[in-house]
Amino acid sequence: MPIDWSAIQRRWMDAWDEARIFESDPSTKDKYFITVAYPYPNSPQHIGHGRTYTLADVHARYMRMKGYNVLFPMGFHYTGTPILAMSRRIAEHDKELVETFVNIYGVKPEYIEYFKDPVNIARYFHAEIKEGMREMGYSIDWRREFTTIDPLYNRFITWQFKRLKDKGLISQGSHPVGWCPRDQSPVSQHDTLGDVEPEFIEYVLIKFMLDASSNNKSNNNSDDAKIMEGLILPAATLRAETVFGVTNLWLNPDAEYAIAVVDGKERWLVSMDAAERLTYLNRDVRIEHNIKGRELIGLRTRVPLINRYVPILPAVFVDPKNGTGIVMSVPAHAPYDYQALIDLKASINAGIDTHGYARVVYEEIMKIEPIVMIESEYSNAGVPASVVIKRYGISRQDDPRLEDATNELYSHEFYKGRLSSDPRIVMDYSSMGVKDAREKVRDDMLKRNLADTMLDLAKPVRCRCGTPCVVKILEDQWFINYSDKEWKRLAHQCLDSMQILPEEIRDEFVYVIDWLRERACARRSGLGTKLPWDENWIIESLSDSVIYMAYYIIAKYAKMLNPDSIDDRFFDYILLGVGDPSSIAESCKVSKDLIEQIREEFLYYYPVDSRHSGRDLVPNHLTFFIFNHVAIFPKELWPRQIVVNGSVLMDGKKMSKSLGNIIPLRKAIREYGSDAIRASLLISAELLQDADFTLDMLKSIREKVERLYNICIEYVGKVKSSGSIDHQWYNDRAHKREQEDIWLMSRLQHIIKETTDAMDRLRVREALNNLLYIMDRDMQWYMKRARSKGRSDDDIAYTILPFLDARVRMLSPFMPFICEEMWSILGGKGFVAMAEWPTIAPSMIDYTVEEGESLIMGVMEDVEKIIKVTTMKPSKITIYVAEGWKWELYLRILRIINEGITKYSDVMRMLVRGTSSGSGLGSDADGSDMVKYAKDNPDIVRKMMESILSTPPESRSSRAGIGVLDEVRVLNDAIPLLEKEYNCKVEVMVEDSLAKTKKKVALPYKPAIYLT
RNA sequence: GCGGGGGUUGCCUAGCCUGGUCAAAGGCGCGAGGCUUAGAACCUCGUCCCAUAGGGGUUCGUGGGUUCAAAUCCCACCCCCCGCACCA
Repeated sequence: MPIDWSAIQRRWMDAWDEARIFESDPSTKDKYFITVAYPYPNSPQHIGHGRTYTLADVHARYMRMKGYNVLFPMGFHYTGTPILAMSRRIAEHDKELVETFVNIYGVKPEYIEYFKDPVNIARYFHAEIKEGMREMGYSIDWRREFTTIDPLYNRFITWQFKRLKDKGLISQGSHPVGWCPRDQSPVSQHDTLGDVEPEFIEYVLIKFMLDASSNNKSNNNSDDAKIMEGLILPAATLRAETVFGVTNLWLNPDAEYAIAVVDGKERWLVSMDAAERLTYLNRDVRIEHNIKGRELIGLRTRVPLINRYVPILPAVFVDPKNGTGIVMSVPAHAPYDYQALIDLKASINAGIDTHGYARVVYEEIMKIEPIVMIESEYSNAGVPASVVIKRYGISRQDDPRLEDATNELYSHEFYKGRLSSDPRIVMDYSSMGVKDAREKVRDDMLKRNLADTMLDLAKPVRCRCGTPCVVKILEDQWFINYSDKEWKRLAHQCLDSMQILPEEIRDEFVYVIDWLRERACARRSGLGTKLPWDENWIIESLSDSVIYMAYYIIAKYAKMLNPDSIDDRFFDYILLGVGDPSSIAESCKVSKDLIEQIREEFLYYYPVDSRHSGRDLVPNHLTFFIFNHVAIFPKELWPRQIVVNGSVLMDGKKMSKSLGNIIPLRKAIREYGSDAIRASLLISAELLQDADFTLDMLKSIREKVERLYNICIEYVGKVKSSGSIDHQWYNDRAHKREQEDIWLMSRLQHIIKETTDAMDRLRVREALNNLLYIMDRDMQWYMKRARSKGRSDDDIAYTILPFLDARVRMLSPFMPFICEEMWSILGGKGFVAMAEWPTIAPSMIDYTVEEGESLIMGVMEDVEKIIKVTTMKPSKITIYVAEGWKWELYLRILRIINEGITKYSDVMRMLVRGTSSGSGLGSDADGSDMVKYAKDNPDIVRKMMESILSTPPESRSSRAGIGVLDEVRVLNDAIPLLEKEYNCKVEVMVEDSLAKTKKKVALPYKPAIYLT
């Protein structure tokens, strides 16, 4: 009968709500506090979000069934700038965004107007996400829900920041950001066109001094000379060490340059654009004159450090928007420079005078020869730039492959190159590796004021508004000082004491703790809490979400507290136990009892027992979470566990807008039902791996569970009895038990054990695998055995029902809705969500029966192999079981191997030594016979060893405990099955009657089989 | 570059810490048979190569090594993915 998944979902969702079973309050039971990173409500949830929350919910439900008082709450993170940016775009009628909202997110067009207010966007998606969580069956205590713009929460964050400041962990300073000059605000990846992350590079500005005397242009008036006097040309470079190879400077002849006083001291020539960019870097730039690049062509400058003179030459590739608009030319090592020089020379030789410069300029150009000053494989073959250009077959300045040639040469020289061994060229830097030389030259020149530095964007970036971005240095920025040594030590201490699942990710935490530096913790705009001591700043979103788990306790009481009268002393008492509750009660206008109650509740639930999130939060949120807890709370309230999971793929592909494979969660729920989605998300991979979500998988799970559901109905119908169906119920019918009944119950104990172990380590994939597939397989074997004997359905039900009972319980954390339904069909009391997790009954484990059943399976496997190879249709199958002496020998070898002696020669030696060995191993049986058996049958000894070694260790010890298995009895019990299966007569006997030559084939647990 | 994770039989993924259970679990896909008016679904079997008796051969990124025995331990190398910030 097909299942109406959505009706079942609705029914149990309502029932849970009504019974309020997920609301958790302090009790005498042990508590377990699970939290997940709360969502940022700027879009609806999709399948990918579901993994982390589902995992946490499965964890919560499991712990609840294990008897813990589980608190699993949820909040909503409104803090941040993306929502603000969205609302701005809506206000500007951004077509793309509006279409996304309406067509993809399903927002009604009439709502769009309200989205000009960022809070409305957050509220809308908040509601949407919450509904999705309820539909997914997450066992959340919704009384504790809050948002990060609730006034009381703001108070809480204010308190947090004051605590941090008191501890000296907040500092102020400057730091660079990507900046849009038009919007007057920082830009990060999602604020830029094409979502480009603004990347910074630091140029070294090498100060070339203009030789004013070289200005011998016709109108040599004194004004002009004055302007040029002492002028510095800062050439921007990333390769300071190549200063020794400079042959000239490049200026763009058509670009506008500025002569300006920088920081009130030096007079610099830089492009107009650079002059502006320098001001964002907080340089004081006062422009005195404008000048075209071409006016300076031909003048000489002095190279700092080496005091050589080189000319200024024209190059159109110089970009005034990049660096300073002044480039130093190192033709031996820079393919661009080399090619530009070749081109210039060629045009002069051809008599093409496109520039109209003075004759001396041309003469200067013709004189220039590259100066090779880095030695590497390339320099062995000539001028390195020339070598690489030839290899690429480049012949023009505008060839795009020049970029590749440049990268190749740069990286080769960086890793493998050394400066020239000739001190006449490179002074006392000779033979240094390029990497070291670069740093040293830079530092030396900075020290002697021969150079400066300048931050710039590595690649041009545009703001969403279209304006080109710049690097800006923000002054007075507030930081959380994560570089504090003592703080790091405590964070490590906390991490060491924590459980990290999976363990593999621990090293990453260790690294991040060490690597973290000062972190800007406030912004000028966005939703959130104001910085308590400087209201122009808003606390940034990754800083107001680090200890909020504690707030879930307070949130339950939020309605009873007036945020206006709550002050820091309230939080001091609730969270730290500091202060006098009576006076706090008075000043905060709260009853003392209430304050005490909240404090007690906090102490009951804290610390966090398990924090869940996706692995993307490891290098930020999760590590901040550790840091801030150790800063604020005493050791006994530090978090106990972090669980990290990988992401979700759709049909093996990353989810992305461009692939159009992002499935909204609620849509998926409507189409496939929550239970199947939950299981699909968790079954395809263990924690850290990316999980592959496929519809094929989902459908197959759903159908499997439908079958299980039908089996429940079928077998409950077969027995009239009601009440709870458990081990006791089964035991009461002991007289009915046959071998397969005992077997299935024994198997069940193992499965419970293994599944419980898997759940304890949150190996949910393994757990689901047991529940969905392994249990199915066992059930099928059982049915096959029982039916072949013609046992009645209600006979079978006696064994099947307790098995189903355990299966439904264990499956319920994964598929809660359908399991409630099956639970009620099976006659379970109350909700399965609140039922007990099954525990094993050791008395029901029967190794002899298990070995017996696997003997039957092994025989069937062998029969099938033989049939397959011989392609015969047997009319009779005869099974010959090993005779007594083989068992003696087998068990002897088994014991020897179980002692850890596994080498053939050693085992043989032990056997042959017989009783005289005195080791105790061979003293129980008739020693002399044993020696004879072993000596006469070395090949049998070898075979037995192989067979024992290829048996699972647990089975080896249980076989040793069992001793001689009555194989004839076991196999006789299976004759009905065998005869039915192979449709022929089956006979079982001991091998006595067998011809001597064939006797070698039968071994214990491996009977000889003959088909005729 | 720094740090982390990973390379397994058509695909996805277990196994590796604690060597023998491993030709290697499970799922998906594919093939055959059963069921069915037919199909879907379901059930059974098969799915590296060879084999008319339960066997043999070659496999777990590549190349070495340790061991009676290596997917698993050691060494070297190749390749792929993720993070490197002020942003949720």
